[in-house]
Amino acid sequence: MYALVDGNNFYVSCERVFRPSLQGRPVVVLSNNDGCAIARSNEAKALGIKMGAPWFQIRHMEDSEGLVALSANFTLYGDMSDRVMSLAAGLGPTQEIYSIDESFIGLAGVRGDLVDRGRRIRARILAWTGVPCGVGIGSTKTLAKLANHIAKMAERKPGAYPPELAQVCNLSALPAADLDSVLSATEVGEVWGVGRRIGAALQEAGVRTVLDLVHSDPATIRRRWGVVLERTVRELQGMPCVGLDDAPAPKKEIACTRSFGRPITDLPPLIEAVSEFAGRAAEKLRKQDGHAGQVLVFAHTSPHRPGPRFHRSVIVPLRRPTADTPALVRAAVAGLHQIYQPGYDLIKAGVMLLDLTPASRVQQELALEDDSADPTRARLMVAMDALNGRYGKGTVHAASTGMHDNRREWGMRQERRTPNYTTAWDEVPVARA
DNA sequence: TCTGGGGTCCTAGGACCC
DNA sequence: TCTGGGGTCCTAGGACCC
Repeated sequence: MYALVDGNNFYVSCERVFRPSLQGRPVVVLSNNDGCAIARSNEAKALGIKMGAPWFQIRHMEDSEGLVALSANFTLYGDMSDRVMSLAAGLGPTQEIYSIDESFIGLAGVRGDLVDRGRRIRARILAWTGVPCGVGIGSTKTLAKLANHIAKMAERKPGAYPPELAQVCNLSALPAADLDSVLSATEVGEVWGVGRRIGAALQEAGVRTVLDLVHSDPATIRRRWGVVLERTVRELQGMPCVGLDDAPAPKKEIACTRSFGRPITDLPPLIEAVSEFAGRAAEKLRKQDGHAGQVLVFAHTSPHRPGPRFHRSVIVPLRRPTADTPALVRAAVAGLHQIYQPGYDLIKAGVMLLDLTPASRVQQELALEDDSADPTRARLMVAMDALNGRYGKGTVHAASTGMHDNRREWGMRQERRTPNYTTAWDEVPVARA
């Protein structure tokens, strides 16, 4: 048995904790560069604002509907996430943190009324963090996910589902007939693992509701759509095919990519940006105690705008796997020189670290031909990470990243960012009596 | 004017091997 | 008309997730 706990409209809920005046209003949180909506309050959803809607297309609702837009504040959301996760863990013996706002809880051995238990944990999370959550319970992860969706819809759209399923929904406790009517009231596209493409194709084939999918033959599904969907069908039928992953494997690739605040054409600011991306990625790499064997760098023009297109990438192999920031930055910049061509309005670039191996697996070499394998360099990197952790990102960085002021040229737009209420002393809110 | 960022898994096809 | 059989590894691309 599994539960899925996830924050309602998570980013918006985090912002509302510190700005209660946003309750009841249509609110969206915008992606980096204030590009598009990546979280929407229920009121914003009711206005018809879609996930990923470009800000410039919905901006008019600021005046007409009182829509509030905020720039994403991932530092705040990450910290709030830690708090919510540690409380959600109280639901059962094991936990898989699936995303910033979702975790699966393994309920094996948990006794008593699961819905009751879910309601108590939900109330505690709300009281202690201010974030409202939904709890879905089912005999497989896919069913728990579906139950979570139903818990939310039952709360948001009264009448869509039986009201007692709101907020906390246990599908495995439902009588068969009730379960069927709930499943037939839900479209296939809502199922975890059925995306836009397959959802549309299933509809086309006459599989419209979740109940239709449950009644389909797994072997046929496999032949036509592949094993992934077959597993989904079996999970919906109650056969567990996906286990709880409470010790996530180290990443196989690590990326740092950004859209720029405005287009870049010249090489120097591009070198700064790519250097910073490589440095950030290197930090993540060291956090998982890994080495990279290859560095990929890419840059491209906007796919949405007219004009000459540019879209290139190159993989730079490293002579020896490393987590050394200067070595990775050098490789990224060398790659950038290979692909760069003047005369294009580039709006995005990025660095990916590939061919990752555990740092413990070091290839011995006779001669140290560069300093990236020098053991004192590893200690330098530890010191660098510690400084940046203590005094803030970018306190110490590779020289080619340039000084912070230059970022005006390529840094992202964030016109509506809220303070780091919980992670920066000078931004902690002050309560007045 | 203005459209995010970071991942995973699966499959098909080609290269290569004995 | 005929073209061996079986296997591994790699890569690119598609689909999905939040």
